[in-house]
Amino acid sequence: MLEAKLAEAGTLKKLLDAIKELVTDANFECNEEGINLQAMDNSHVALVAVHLEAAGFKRYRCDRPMPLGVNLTSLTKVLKCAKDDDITTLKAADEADVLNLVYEAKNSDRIAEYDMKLMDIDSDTLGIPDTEYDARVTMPSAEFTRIVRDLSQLGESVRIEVSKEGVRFASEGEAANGSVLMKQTDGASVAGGNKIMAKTKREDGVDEEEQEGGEEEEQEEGGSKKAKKEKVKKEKTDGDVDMVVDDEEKEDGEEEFKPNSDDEEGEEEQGDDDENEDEDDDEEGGKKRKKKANGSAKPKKKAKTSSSSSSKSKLKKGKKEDDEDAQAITIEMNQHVSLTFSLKYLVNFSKSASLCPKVQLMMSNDVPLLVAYDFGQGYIRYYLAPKIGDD
Amino acid sequence: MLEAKLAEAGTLKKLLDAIKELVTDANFECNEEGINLQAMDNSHVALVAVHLEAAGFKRYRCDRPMPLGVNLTSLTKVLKCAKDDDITTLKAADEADVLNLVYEAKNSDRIAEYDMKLMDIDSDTLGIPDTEYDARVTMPSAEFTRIVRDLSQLGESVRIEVSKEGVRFASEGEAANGSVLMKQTDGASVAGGNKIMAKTKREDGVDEEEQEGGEEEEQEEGGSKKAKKEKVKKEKTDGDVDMVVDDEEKEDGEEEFKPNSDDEEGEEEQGDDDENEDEDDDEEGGKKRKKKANGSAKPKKKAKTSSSSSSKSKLKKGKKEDDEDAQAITIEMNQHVSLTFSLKYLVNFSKSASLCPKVQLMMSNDVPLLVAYDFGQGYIRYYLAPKIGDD
DNA sequence: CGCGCCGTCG
DNA sequence: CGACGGCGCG
Repeated sequence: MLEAKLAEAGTLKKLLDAIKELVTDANFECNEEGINLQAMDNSHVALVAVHLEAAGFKRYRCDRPMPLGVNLTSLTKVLKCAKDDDITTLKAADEADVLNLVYEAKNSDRIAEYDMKLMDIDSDTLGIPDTEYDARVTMPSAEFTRIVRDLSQLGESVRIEVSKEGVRFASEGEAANGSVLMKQTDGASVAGGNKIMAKTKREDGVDEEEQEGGEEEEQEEGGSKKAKKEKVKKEKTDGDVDMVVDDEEKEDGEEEFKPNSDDEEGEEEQGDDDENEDEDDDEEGGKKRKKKANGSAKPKKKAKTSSSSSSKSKLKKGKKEDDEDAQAITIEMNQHVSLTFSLKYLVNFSKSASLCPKVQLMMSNDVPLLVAYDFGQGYIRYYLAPKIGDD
Repeated sequence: MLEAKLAEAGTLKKLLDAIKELVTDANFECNEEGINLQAMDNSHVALVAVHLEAAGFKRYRCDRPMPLGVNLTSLTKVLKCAKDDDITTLKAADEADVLNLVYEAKNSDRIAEYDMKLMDIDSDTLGIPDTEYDARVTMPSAEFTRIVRDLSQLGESVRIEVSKEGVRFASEGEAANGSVLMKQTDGASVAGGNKIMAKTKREDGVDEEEQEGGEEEEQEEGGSKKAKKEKVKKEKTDGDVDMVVDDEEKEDGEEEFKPNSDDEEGEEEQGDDDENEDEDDDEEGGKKRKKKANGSAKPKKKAKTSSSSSSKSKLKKGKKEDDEDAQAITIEMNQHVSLTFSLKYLVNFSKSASLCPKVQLMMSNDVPLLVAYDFGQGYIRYYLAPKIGDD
């Protein structure tokens, strides 16, 4: 059975607000680690992944993995019945067809209880490999919201370009063209040379090895090492085409959503190859990039040899500072990237700003953008394939 | 070329917000004095005139007069992309077909640049004569907003009546009738006898003669003295009929919007006939009013002889006090006026309240109302013809 | 200044 | 019918 007690209903409400427009039904995959939700958006262009850490709950118990098929519209309605600061307990029996929600007012003078019907949802959970990116932009989430909403007034698409200059968002439209350039806050040169990978708050301050090995629950749940070799067809079309999974090499029943294509060796995605990993990474990343019509030099390698450990600590320091000052803008770049995305989706993603004062944009050329919001109890991550004709 | 640097985008944003519903396309007439915009509203019932003083810009340069044809919807969109406190630079090359806008965040970590397409717009700029009115009400702009919004819930029209009692706004509706009476703040008797003419802030404290001669750029730009004799047909209908310009006597190519009908002599609109002007005014105004079903005595003349100079200084003092205390209500009256206007338009005009804490209502019987908001860098003025059946 | 409600647009 | 934006209120 599942029993998860959340200190505040607000987190859940905001989460649902953030994704309910994108996804109508989804499985809440509950296990002893916490709760995960992963789904393609309704038009199968974007992917959203939510994680709620077991430790983030006031109380958490889940004897064995159970998927709870939830209609998000229904859950949103039920959650509207909770005040933001209500203590909220989610309960589901094994094989249950209802999710029980109990809202307890802070002062306990009110207890509300709801039973929401569950549904069976085809679990097309994709394994999302932990991928290295060429660039990460960390900025105030409100700023990101602002930029994409502004530009969405002008046109449909935005080109996001990370260079030494900073990060530029540029759109073209009927009435006007617009371009927003954000520079690293302190004017320091753009950080580079460190590995740029998604990580969660709870991983701050732990060793990088640990980060790499431990951060993607999806990996442990679904993917074997062999499965890691599966390859996503990045169909970079303008609209409604799925980010489909290539069947070749698939060896277990689970599909994998794999934004990066550094897959010939694939071992760097595992946490068990430790320090050698960096070098492997560079080799593989470099090879791959060449193959992909981006044959520029590998600044990553150079940077790595010159400043690997220092830039690692710098990265961590930067992240801490962001926590202290949500206004900071940090740009890490190992490679110039320039990608074009649908503003409609980015505007949608940016709703999650209420969950977290900052957002990370992780990019590599020709690879889906990762938009990540990390909050205390977990994260919400969006993946969006670039449009074709980008550059 | 034009290059105009504004300390805060907010001013421009508020201006556009204020007029974009009224007007869709308009020429920004730029010259070395500043920027002017003048347009009839879409249904040609009201006229809006905006002036931005060159001196109000952080930097201003305009080599030669250039009209920039702007779609206000587009400009509004582009301005939405600016934060209120962004330093904003407008640039346009000679004969350019785009307006370049650069927004620079106060801390310079963000620079956004937009290019907005320009269009050719028939420049039907009207010369707006500097007219003397029978009454001026200066009141907190929020108060005006409130009153017209309140009354608009009851009916379509408001009768605005200025008398010794104060200024009364009265509406009649199906469900209820309403009347709001505002008295001069300090309870002092209503000022009268001075010339009541629109003036801008920068003119405070200069001689009245200078005010009269120098305050309407539209005059210098467009109207000759002969043109002043042109006469507006005041078609005082409820809705869609233009405030058209009468062709008779028109001697240059420029049309003129002429809210006052003291036009047989017409010279009082020039600054060069000084003190005698008042008497001419009274004669002409009186004649005209008689012709138009307002045959009341001419209190203006009496007031002038008794308190002309003292009330002039009082007027200036009153305006200064308004600057100090935006809550003050000042009523100046040379003649009882009673006019009826469409509330829909007044509600629309009152949006400009965000630009300036006070508003001036200038009225003469049977003449378009002038609603004027003066802010630091310029002004926005609305003219609205009275409805028939007023009084 | 932030939140909630109403109206408009997709 | 739902979402987004604007306006009004506390």
